[in-house]
Amino acid sequence: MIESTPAPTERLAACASPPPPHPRPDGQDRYTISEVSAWTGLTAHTLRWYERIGLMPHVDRSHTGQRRFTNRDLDWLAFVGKLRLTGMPVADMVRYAELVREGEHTFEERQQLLEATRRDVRSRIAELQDTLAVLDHKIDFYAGVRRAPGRTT
Amino acid sequence: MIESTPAPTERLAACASPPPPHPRPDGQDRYTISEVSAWTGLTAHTLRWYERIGLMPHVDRSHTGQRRFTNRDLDWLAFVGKLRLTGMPVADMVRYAELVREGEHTFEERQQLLEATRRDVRSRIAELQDTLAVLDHKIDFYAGVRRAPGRTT
DNA sequence: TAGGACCTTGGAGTGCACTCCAGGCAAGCC
DNA sequence: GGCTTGCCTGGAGTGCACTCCAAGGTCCTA
Repeated sequence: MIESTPAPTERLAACASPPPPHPRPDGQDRYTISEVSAWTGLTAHTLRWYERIGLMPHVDRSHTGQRRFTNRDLDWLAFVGKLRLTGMPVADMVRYAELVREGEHTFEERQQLLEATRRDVRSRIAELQDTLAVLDHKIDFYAGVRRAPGRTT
Repeated sequence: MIESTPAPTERLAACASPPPPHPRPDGQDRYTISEVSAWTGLTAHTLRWYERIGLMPHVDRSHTGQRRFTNRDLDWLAFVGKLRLTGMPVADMVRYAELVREGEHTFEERQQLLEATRRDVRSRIAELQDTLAVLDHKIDFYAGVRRAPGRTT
């Protein structure tokens, strides 16, 4: 899903992030697992698995035991999706989720965790820009050789 | 032409930004697997595995069958390390290695492969910068709340 | 020439992040 | 009532990228 060519729509959706529009307004926000699956791009399996490992703040249930997700859950999943993009291990995300559940007295630790993550993201960006330079160089080499075949320097 | 192994390409790429100096000059470059392991940060296991799956242009051997890596191998491993950082699947890197082994007539396909990779890297960078904005926002939130406790918005 | 560090192989094992399955409950429709 | 669709659970399976093992050969130094 995310592995295939990242569609421009995704990038747009990502850039339009400030107010991520919820499918339904607060008050009518009781989504089934398949609706959330469609909205997030995660499979229903993965959503259930996230809940099992403690990566979701407890999800509400219908009177028959089916999950009913809220707009708040959608926001959380959008944020988790961001963290996932950074390559953060799931265990660390679970740690953050625990801190959120524990309440406001964990603000400092949460801030530190996010700051560490930010450092990681920055250095990963630097690495990628480095790699980009190498790729540019090689691509130029191939383009040059193919324009002027015979000269191998 | 010397192109059965990646010669000019590698050297050019290696000289790209901070020229990574080889431990020994050409001519005395016959490294054991543990020397290469120390230099690349990859384990000996991984180096052997890379060779088995076709991710290395065949490595030279001593008269008793032990591997002897060259400066050229080091350059190749440095490049592979870059590709690995991009998250490129190993199978794709193997594909690139095959193209290199096949000779100059694969220049076009190699260029296309690298261009596709470059697109991926660029969009991954964009995603990460996006994520960075979200992290900044959250960190600011925690910092603000902790400076002025009581106001929860 | 002895000891220990280092190297060889094929194949099995590991950890992560899902991904799927079997067996069963529940709701909506004809 | 019967059919279809969607959801539930615990647990097993998958794919990737390593990572390690056992059993043995090689190199170096004393």
